[in-house]
Amino acid sequence: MKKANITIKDIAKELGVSPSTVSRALKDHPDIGEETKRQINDLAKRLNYQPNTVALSLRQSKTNTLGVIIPEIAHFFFSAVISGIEDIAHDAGYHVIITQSNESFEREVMNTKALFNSRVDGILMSVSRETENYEHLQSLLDYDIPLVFFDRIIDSLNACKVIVNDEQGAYEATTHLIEQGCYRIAHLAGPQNLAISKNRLNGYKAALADNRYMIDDNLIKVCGLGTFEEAESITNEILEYRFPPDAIFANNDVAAYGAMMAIRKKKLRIPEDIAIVGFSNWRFSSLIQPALSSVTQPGFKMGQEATRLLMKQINKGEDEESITETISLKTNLVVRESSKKI
Amino acid sequence: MKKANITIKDIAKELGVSPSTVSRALKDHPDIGEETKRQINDLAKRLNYQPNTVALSLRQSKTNTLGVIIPEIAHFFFSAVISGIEDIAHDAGYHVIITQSNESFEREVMNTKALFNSRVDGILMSVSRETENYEHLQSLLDYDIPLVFFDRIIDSLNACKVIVNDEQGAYEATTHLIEQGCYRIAHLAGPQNLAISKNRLNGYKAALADNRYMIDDNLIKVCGLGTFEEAESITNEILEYRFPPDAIFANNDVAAYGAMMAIRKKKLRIPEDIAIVGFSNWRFSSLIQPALSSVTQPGFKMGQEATRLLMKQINKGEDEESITETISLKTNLVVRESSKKI
DNA sequence: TTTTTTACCGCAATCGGTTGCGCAATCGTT
DNA sequence: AACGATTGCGCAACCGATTGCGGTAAAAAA
Repeated sequence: MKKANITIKDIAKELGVSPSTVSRALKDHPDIGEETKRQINDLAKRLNYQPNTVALSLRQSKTNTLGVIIPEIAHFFFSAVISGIEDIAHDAGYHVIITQSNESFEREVMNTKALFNSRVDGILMSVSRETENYEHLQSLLDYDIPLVFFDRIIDSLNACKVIVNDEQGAYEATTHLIEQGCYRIAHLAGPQNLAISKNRLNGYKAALADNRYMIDDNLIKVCGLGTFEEAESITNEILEYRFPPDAIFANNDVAAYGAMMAIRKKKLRIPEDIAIVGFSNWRFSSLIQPALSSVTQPGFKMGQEATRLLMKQINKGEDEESITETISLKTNLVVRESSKKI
Repeated sequence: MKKANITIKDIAKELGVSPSTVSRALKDHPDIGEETKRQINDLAKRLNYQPNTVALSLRQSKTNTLGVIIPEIAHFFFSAVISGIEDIAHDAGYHVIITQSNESFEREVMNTKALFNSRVDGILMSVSRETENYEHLQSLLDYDIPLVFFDRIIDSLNACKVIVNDEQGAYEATTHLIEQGCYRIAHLAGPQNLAISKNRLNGYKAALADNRYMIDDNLIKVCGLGTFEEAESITNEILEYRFPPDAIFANNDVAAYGAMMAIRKKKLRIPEDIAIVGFSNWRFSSLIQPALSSVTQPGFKMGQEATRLLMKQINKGEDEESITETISLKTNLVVRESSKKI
């Protein structure tokens, strides 16, 4: 037997008062008499009255819901970010709607529209690999939808952003390899339309330059797909060079892992023959052998910070200046066996 | 300059017709004249009219939203499930609200209530480790909220369930260890209030029994916390036995990894001295060394199946019999180095 | 020309809750 | 006793879209 959802009107009818009185009584409005309040509250409790948040959302043009658009949920970094988002959002009384683009531009646009139509109070997003057209994002800004980018941001858009200091992290990783005595350091780069990949490449170059190393374009290879098989085959190519590298700094841990596979199959030693540093410090990085050195990317914290920024935007007054803060989180190089030569 | 959200009334006013006419025109109702329809559709497109789904939800008592309650988002298995959920839900035009209980009973109850108040059309959930009281879940059933449990199910509740065949998977894993010539097989079990842990333990016992092995309670240890440190210290205890085991079947891969750490620190060899099989086949399992044998748990598929079941419930008629199907997905033992003795 | 049909469109209620305003009854004051 | 103040509550509009029903005009049939 299905229990019916009871409404404010049911309570009103039962007690012979008007719905407005019930509404006010439930929120302890001073206009309502003590005795009436008591009766209404008692009955509400007895019937297990639960306010319909949909009606509230309509009335107040506020859904208490945040939308999230990410490339992929089943990914350690992004799921850590979501967890951070949910953490802050929950405490602020917000729900979180998750959508994934699966790295597809088309789907990213669909999700953007869908979230807009759902009238979410704000959107957190990390763009797909394919995204090179920003109309759908600009449109959100035009409608004044609070928007915060994280990790995969769009530099040219006038919105809040939370990133890790990719350049600094890459710089430290590369410097570390130099300090270990490596002379030819290769870089497995990411797709260059993503700012994060570009920044990591820049950090790598800056470290080389600061140490008066030559920058050899043959040692910089873009891995567009992001699979470890791709990184493995690209590493294979590099290893065939007449002067192969003695170190590899990879754009992420998966690529680093692919490189390790290629190196191992060639019977070369890590780190003696080739040292390796990855980026992101995924969970598996500490578990594989040799344990992979990597640059920690604080996903959970990124989710928290992004959500805090979003809250700030949502709660600001109509007339106040719009906020366009950018938060840059510190990375942290974790040195493990894969790069410890000395 | 903020663009305003335009409504059906704006269009109506602009064209000097009534809102009802606009509504009908936009959905191609035969009552509306061709010329009027054209004008309305044109203007709607020009103004980029987007229907307010909140209003629709209120009107139709249907939010096109699913709620998900899981213990932890940043967890490979669960994020794979979410991905599967989102996959099916998206195609069916549903949004997905994610909440995490962080293994806290209290928070699970809060999330349940919050989703109920949001009037989600259905709920998918995997209970927390702490959950031993089911009132909040029974309450959902009382209100006829479509509900599907996955992975961490509650056997006694009359709802749809999607699980993997834990017992069968554990049985195969244990049998595999027996076939490898192991004589004393230990089991790192999970918290026994979770059906999945109980089932895996049962599978382990059944395999032993079917092969006329003694069941030694000293070789069955519960890891309640689920951290690898815990598993490591418990394994240490076992290894101190006068007759230590020559194989370990762990309730999950993290526990298996903890066992590997303990074994390695004692300078024992894997699999020669002690063979190991885990459960879940997380991503890192194939990457660590020795590669960990494990029972694959199809998370993505589980999410898909659970969502399909939920859709079936949501779309069934008022009067039709309620559905309480249970789907059991096949597991698959992946044998790797950690258990390959012969 | 009168009646019936048909094509088109608007009124008003509805979903569930909120809120400005007004009204009646009681209370206090001079 | 008369009048202003206070208390306690209801009316009705509103948020945005949908929909049953009814109405008016022109077109078709009688």
